[in-house]
Amino acid sequence: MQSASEFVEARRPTGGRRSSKRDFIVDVFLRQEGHLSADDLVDLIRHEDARISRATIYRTLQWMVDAGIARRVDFGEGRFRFEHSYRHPRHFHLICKSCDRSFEFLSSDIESLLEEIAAARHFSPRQSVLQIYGTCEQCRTGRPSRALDGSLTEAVFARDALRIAIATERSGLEFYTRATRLTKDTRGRQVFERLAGEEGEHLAKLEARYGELVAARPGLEAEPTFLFFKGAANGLFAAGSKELRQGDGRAALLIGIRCERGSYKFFKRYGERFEESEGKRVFLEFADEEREHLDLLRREYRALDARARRRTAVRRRRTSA
Amino acid sequence: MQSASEFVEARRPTGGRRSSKRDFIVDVFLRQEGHLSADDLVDLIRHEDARISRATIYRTLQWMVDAGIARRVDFGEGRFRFEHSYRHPRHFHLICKSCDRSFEFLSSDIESLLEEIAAARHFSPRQSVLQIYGTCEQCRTGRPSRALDGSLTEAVFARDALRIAIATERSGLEFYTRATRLTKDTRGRQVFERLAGEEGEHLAKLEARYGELVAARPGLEAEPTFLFFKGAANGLFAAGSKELRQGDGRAALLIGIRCERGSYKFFKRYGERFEESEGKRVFLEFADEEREHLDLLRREYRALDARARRRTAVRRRRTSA
DNA sequence: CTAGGTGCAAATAATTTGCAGAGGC
DNA sequence: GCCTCTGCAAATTATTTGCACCTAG
Repeated sequence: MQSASEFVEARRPTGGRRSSKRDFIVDVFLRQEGHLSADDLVDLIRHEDARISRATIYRTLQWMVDAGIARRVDFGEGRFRFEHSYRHPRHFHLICKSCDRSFEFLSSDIESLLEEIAAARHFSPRQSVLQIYGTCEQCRTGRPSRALDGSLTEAVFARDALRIAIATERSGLEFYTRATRLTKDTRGRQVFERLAGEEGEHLAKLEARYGELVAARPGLEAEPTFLFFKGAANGLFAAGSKELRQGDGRAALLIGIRCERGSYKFFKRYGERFEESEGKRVFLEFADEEREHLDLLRREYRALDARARRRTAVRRRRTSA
Repeated sequence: MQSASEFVEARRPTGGRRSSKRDFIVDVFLRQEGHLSADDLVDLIRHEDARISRATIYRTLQWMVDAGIARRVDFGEGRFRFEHSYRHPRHFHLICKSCDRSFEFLSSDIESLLEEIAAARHFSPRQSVLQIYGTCEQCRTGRPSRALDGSLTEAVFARDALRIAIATERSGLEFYTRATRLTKDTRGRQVFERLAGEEGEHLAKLEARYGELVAARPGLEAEPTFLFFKGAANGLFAAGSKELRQGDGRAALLIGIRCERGSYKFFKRYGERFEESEGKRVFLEFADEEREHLDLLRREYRALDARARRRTAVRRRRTSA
């Protein structure tokens, strides 16, 4: 896994010069969680030791934003705050107006909708800001609310990515199991059997990986959901499963192709948009699996279709003879 | 329809004192479209005549925000802008970083997801900010992009609300037509026939209303979509339609109840959250229609169910006798 | 040696505030 | 007359900049 300094080195712009003060500021900044104002950072620097000018702090913050080490966020307070992106995927915010704390989340469904809306308006989106202002549980009820532990964000993201993959896999397994049961055609049924087997194996692998992840980090499973999803992709198989009709292997293959394609596209595109992280890897590896299934289904569909056409031709020849 | 001054009077806070300067500022502000900075408003005031202090402008802007006449928006420029809410429903923004123009939109699907996410995190949302930063069509291709004409926003909102209602109505009509065809049971079939008839009538009414709206405002239909929706409610009937099985009236009624309830809830809740406007009325009136259908379906279901149970009881008695 | 990087103090920019006077009710 | 609103100028807050000096490559 990438260390904080590797993270910075990988982003250091060419042409610039090294400076111990800047390195020190960056180091202090990366050790913080949450959203710091420029002033917060000045205080931290002052406490840690050095007398570094306010202007340098501002200049270094700008430098980090340009380098992709920091993100500038705006909670409407009339000043900006900064959060680092080291082991911290991009996200949206819930902001409590009562205690001024903020909580992070992400939603693949919302991100898909945003892309569609931008496309409908012929707009090229570069970045989205989404903030829900209101009152947190703690301020409303007094009960301490689970603020997502900042140091766990990356692990929570990976956890949620795995949960999505597992849900999709389960849905796919169900689809292929049902397709196996329904399909009359031998060759078609064999394809579904094979895919059901693969989905089962892969599901077991994903579940093992999930088990390892949560075993290594106490309390990880209890952390609130970070990445929300409602079947942007995994709803596909459930819908496809309903459409399956008794017997028809070719129709079933077509439905399978549609489901796998949707799933592949979702995981590929969504995965690609993330910074290097376990969660990103989960999405991309999963996309690869779906891609293989998709290719297999397409090959089989073409084969079955060719055979069907040959038969029709033979029948026609016989009829006309 | 409410005039600008009625709009202001309805919101004027009690206890305050009237002032001609403030009235003048509010008047100038309400005549503007788009997002003004405090400075823009100062310039406007200066041009219109008066020498009013900058401080008074700021104080009046704050006063308008508190009264609900203005909304403060923050495009990350380091200063705030203000938009009035007279005939202007709340919305989200697409913001072009190249030409600094902004484009408005709303999405019922996103708003539903936001509510779900807030609920999952035990957070009481009060207000959401959603901004998509990027490049607009015009800046990218040179082709003039349709900026939604500000003076039409309310009409466009009404247009889109009607489109949603019409799409839902069509979907409902299809559902009941299919249910009429499939249902064996006479009484059940009659319910569906009646509802299909009502949906048909209501559909015609909505279409007429849509026709009037667009006839009164040239170019309204060509305006880009403001309110995006992908079947937060109207997908229900399509899904329900697929589930209908041959013959079973009670099952069909249950599916109908589920669809109407979903539809009713969506239009009711969504409509309630808007400021007084034609679009809001469309949603709420539509919700009332759905409510009536829902009640009818429930009554009929109970009747059919009671009858079925009586029959079972009679059969049992005969068997045991 | 030279292009950056830094400190300091001054500049900028948006917004707020203290206070004396004006004006509604 | 009282309490709110207004104007003006000064204050505040966040951030940027000019310029002389410093320092890594």
